[in-house]
Amino acid sequence: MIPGIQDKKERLVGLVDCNNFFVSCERTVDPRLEGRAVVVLSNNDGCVVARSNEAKGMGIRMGQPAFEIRDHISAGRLIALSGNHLLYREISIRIHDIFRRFAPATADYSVDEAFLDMEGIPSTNLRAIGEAIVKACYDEEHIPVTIGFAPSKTLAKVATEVGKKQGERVILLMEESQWLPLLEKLPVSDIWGIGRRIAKRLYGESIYTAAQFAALPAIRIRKELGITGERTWRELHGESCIELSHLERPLQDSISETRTFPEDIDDYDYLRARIALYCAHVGKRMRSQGGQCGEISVFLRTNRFHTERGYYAPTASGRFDPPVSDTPSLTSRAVKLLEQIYHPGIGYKRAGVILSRITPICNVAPSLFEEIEDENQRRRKALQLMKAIDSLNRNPRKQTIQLASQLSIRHLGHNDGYSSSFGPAKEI
DNA sequence: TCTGGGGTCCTAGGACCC
DNA sequence: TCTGGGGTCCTAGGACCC
Repeated sequence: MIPGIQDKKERLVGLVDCNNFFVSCERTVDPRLEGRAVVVLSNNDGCVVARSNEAKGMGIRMGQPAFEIRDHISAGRLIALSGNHLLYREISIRIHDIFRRFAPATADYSVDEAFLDMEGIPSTNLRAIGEAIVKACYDEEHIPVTIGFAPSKTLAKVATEVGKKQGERVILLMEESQWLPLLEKLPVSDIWGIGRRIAKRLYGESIYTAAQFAALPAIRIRKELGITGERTWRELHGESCIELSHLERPLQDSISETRTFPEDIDDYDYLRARIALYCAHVGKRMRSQGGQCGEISVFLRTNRFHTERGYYAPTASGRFDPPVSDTPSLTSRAVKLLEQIYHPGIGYKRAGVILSRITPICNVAPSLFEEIEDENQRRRKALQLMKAIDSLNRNPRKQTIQLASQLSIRHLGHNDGYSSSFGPAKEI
């Protein structure tokens, strides 16, 4: 058996995908957006992250910079909204609850997608189940969805993609004779798992369609694209080799928060305050999952589009032994790491904090030289304090308690994703 | 003086996803 | 002039061990 590749299994998987999810969410709270060309923008309103069908019809691309669509907006042809990610998350939770009612097992893949494990369900029932999911999502949440069923996840992806293009809500690809004609029309770059880089390489070898890709000898795929490429290739042949469990994990491996600034930042105090704020946020998210981390990283990035100035993208990491979960520990270490990588005179466009080596908080392997009693006591106290702070901060409108290091943010009151959902940021 | 080869662990970086 | 944010997985190469 090839390592990393499962034995061939007869499988049946579904993929539910919410159509134009962020735009659909906005339409649930403002029905006037129905039928209009609408886009949702990223933080800082920098680029397009979701488009209605009408906006797609106008040729607006995913990731397109906002300045390129300004004329459409000012002419009233297009409505652009800042993202309201709290709303999207709320609807996402309810939509995923609906999916769970219809499948023996599901794996939440993203905010707007889930895989359904349909093993053991007679394939003659699939269409009715798919239609019932579509109806429930629309009746209960006003979210249109598309569902594809196939023997592998990659083919289920093909199915939903084709369904969205053709305006069909439920697509079944059960036999090779059903998916092969679709692969002939599918650009190789649209295959799940084939990104821009690999697509470019394939074009160089005159491989343009998914069908051409699938017709290549397996051995060549393995040699040129490694195990990931081979998995994709096998999946296109109807062989399921990406496990659901890979996509579903109780605890994230890492938790991060990063932001792009509206302008280049050279000010150390400002960067330090942002890093402290990111620490508070990622710490809270980690604790809400019952996790603690053994490593923290801080990074800075200059503007990658300003190639003439050279790209500078330093990262610094530090270990925690034993792991920690409280904001003061995260922040003091992060600030030290920032000092290591910060150089004055360079304008930074982006910064972030990443927590990794995350383990469940109840299950700490004590470190070899740790004085266990004292350490446990210290940790318990820190944890109690952070729980108290988190519960006071539960209402995102009122950040009641903050660490002093978070308080020195005093300029650039831009839309950075912290305030957009609740109106202008409160002056500190 | 000669100076192997295989295993494991770790890390950085590349590639992908939505 | 202006270009998101949050993740995962794989691999190559170095360090280290016997």
